[in-house]
Amino acid sequence: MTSYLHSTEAYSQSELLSDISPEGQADIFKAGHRNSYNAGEILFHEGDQAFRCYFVQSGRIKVSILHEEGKEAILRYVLPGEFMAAIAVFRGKTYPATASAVGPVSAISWDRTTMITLMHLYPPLAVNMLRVVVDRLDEVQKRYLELSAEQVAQRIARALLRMMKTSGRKTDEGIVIDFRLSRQDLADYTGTTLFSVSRVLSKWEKMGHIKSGRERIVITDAHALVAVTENS
Amino acid sequence: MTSYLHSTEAYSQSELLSDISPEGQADIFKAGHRNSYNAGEILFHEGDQAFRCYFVQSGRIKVSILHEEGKEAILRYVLPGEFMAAIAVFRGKTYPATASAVGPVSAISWDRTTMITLMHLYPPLAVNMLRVVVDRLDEVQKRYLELSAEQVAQRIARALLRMMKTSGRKTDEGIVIDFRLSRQDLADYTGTTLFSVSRVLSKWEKMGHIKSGRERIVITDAHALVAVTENS
DNA sequence: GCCGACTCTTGCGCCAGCGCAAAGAGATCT
DNA sequence: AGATCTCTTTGCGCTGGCGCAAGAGTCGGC
Repeated sequence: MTSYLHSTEAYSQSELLSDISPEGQADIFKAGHRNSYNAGEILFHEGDQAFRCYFVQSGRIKVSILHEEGKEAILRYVLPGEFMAAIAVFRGKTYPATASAVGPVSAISWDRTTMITLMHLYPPLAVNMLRVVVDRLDEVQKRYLELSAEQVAQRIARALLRMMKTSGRKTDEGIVIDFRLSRQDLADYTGTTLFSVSRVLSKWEKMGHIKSGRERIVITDAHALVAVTENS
Repeated sequence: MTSYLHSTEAYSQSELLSDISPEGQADIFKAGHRNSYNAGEILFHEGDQAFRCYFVQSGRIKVSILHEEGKEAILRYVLPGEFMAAIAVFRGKTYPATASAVGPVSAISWDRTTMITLMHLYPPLAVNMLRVVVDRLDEVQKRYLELSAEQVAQRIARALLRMMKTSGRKTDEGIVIDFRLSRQDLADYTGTTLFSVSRVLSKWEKMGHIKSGRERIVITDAHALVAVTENS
C-alpha cells in the first residue's frame, strides 16, 4: 500500500517549502491552525475574499469554477502535501475558484497576516510561490490544448492516467483511484457530460481496461488507456 | 485614433514595471537590445531553451501551443507594452509555447544573465512577476471554462469583443480589429475550425453585426455580440 | 497587368457527442 | 428490512459542428 503523507516528515515534499530548513518548516506549520472538513463541505467559494490559505494533510480537495446555468469545470484536485490558495491570500484578492472536500479532509490553514509575516521570515517562500504558479499555468495551458484538440475518450483516458499517478493505490484487482470520483466529476474534469463518460467507461469495462462501480474506478490495463491517449 | 505606445513614456504602463522609478525603468530598457521581426517570423519555439525575454514596442505577437497532427491553440496575443517569456527566462526553463510575429514587430529583449542582474537591482520586479503570472493563470482558467461550457458562436463573440477592447481602432465603418486576423487564427483562438468560424462570421455579416474581409474584421454592432455572449 | 499563392465561402454529408427519459444498482437512514 | 436518495446505465433521437471539395475573392510579386 502506498500513501503520501504518513507523518509530518512528508511536509518537506511540498514544492512551496523547498530551500527552507526543517526547523523553519516546523515553525511555519506551528503558526497555522488545524482544520477538519467533512465530505462535500466547502472551504471557500469563488469570489469570496481570500482570508485563509491551506495545506492539505489528508483527503482530497476539488477546485472548480462555475459557469452560469450550473456547468462546472474542475481545475484540479489538491493532494495531501500540497498548498492551496496561498497566492490569492498573498495578493489579498478574492478566491478565483471554489474548493470543496471530496472526502473527509484534514488541513492546516493560515490567515493573511500570519502568512505575510512568514513570507518575510522565510524569503524562499516567495520564489517557490512563483515556481508553483508557473507550473500550474503550464498545466492549465496543456489541458486547454487537450480540450480544444482531443476527443472525449482521449481526454478521459488522460484524466484517469493522471489520477492513477497521483492517487493510485495498488490492489489485487488493479490500481484503484483512491477517492470518490463520480461520472459527473470526471465529466466536469474533462469538459464533457455525465452520459458520455458513462458510455466510454462502460465500453472500457467490457474491453477489460477498467473495473468500475459507484464513484469508484479501478484501472486494470493502464497500457490500453495510454494507447487511447496516443491514438488520434 | 487610439494607439497604445507612441513613445517611451508608455513603458510605465506595463504591469511588470510598477513600483519602479522612471530612472530605473529607463535603466532596465537601456540594458536590453532592440529587435525587429517581419510578419510571420518566429521569435522562439515551444521547447527551446529560454534564453531571451521580450518587451513588445509595436505590433502583435501570437503565442500558441501545438498538438500532434497540426492542431494549434492560440493562448494569447501579446500587445505593445507587455512583456513576454520573462518568467521562463527567469526560471531557466524551456519556453512553454511558440511566439510568432503577427505583423511587423519591434521589441526589446534581454538575455538571462542581464535579467537576473536587473531583478536584483529592482526587487519589485519579482513581485510584479508573480502578479502577472497569476493574472495570466486566472485568464487561462476562465477561457478553459468557456471552452468547456460554451458553444462556438458564443466563444467567437467573446473573442471578438476581447480583441476589440485590446486592439480596437475606431473608424467610420465601426471598430476595426487592428491586426491581421484570419479565420484560421480565430478558430485556433476559440478552439474550433476555420469553417465554423467562417459560417458564423458570414451569418453575423448578413445580420449587420460585423463587416469582414481577408484577415480583417470590423465590429459594427458590439452590443449584438454581447447579446450572443449572454444568450445561452 | 497577369499569374500564383493564399484566404474565404458555401453546399453537402456525416457523426461524435448531447439531452432526455426510464430503469437499474448501490448507498444510507430509520 | 424497507424506504429513500443518489449515482449509473442505456436506448433513442437529434443536432452542432466537423471535414471535404469546389469555386470565388483578394493580395502581392514579377
